Amino acid sequence: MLAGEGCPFNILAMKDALEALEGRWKLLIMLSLSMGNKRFKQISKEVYGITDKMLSKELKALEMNKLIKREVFDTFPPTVEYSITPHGKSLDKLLHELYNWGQEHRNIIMEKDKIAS
Amino acid sequence: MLAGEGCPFNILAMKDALEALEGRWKLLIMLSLSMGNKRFKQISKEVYGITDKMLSKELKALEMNKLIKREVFDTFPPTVEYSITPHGKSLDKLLHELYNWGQEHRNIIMEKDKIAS
DNA sequence: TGCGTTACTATCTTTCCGGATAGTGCTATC
DNA sequence: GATAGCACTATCCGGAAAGATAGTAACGCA
Repeated sequence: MLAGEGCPFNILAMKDALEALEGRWKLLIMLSLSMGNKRFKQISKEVYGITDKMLSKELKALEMNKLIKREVFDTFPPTVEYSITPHGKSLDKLLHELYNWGQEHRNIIMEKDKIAS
Repeated sequence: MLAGEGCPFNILAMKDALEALEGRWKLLIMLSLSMGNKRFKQISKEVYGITDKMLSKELKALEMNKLIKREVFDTFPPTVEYSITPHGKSLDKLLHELYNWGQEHRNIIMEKDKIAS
């Protein structure tokens, strides 16, 4: 794409993908859920530093994007369980690429910094 | 990663990758430059809606991340040319994955919406 | 002289986002 | 009765980000 290959280019799809994961909390929440279905409070505890308000907001966004499922149980007090959807799991390949590029990126940035110092 | 594969997990690298591209303008700027080296004003014209201030800020961030190169020419008025670095071009694979997932994501979101309506 | 050029930058204002905190309602338990 | 639990939500506030606009310096040109 950037290398001039003349690929059919749809930037909106890329933006959607980035937006699905951007911000401080989404990846951390997904990571927490990747280790098993969880209730609100469990996630809150595992994702250090997040407020209930932010957690609620981020969970909503993830649910809207069908990356996670929210299941309400008829208990008292009412409990809600969150889990990753198959669509959420389809992020794996992308996350691998993010990881790979991010590692390389860190190397590039660190290497140059090392040489400079 | 999310599918429970027990991959060695470095969320920071992924965050770096996301942050390198996030926001309203970075992808658009990279797209503009992918079609050829450009001067400030050219990018400004091609990336519809961006203010000089935001363009300057975003170009700085992209340069800090070594995704683009800024070259100053000894002309009058002084001219500056921006181009994508090899490291910037290394984003290609990741962008492909973003595109692929984003397309699938759109399908999933649109399909469900269609069924609902 | 006046205006344009170039790639920014400064400043004031507006908008947006998140922190901090309090609150919700009904059951369960002490 | 008092308190806790649950998953949120409301509200006030301050900080961050971006919009809107003006400005910069020195050359080139009419």
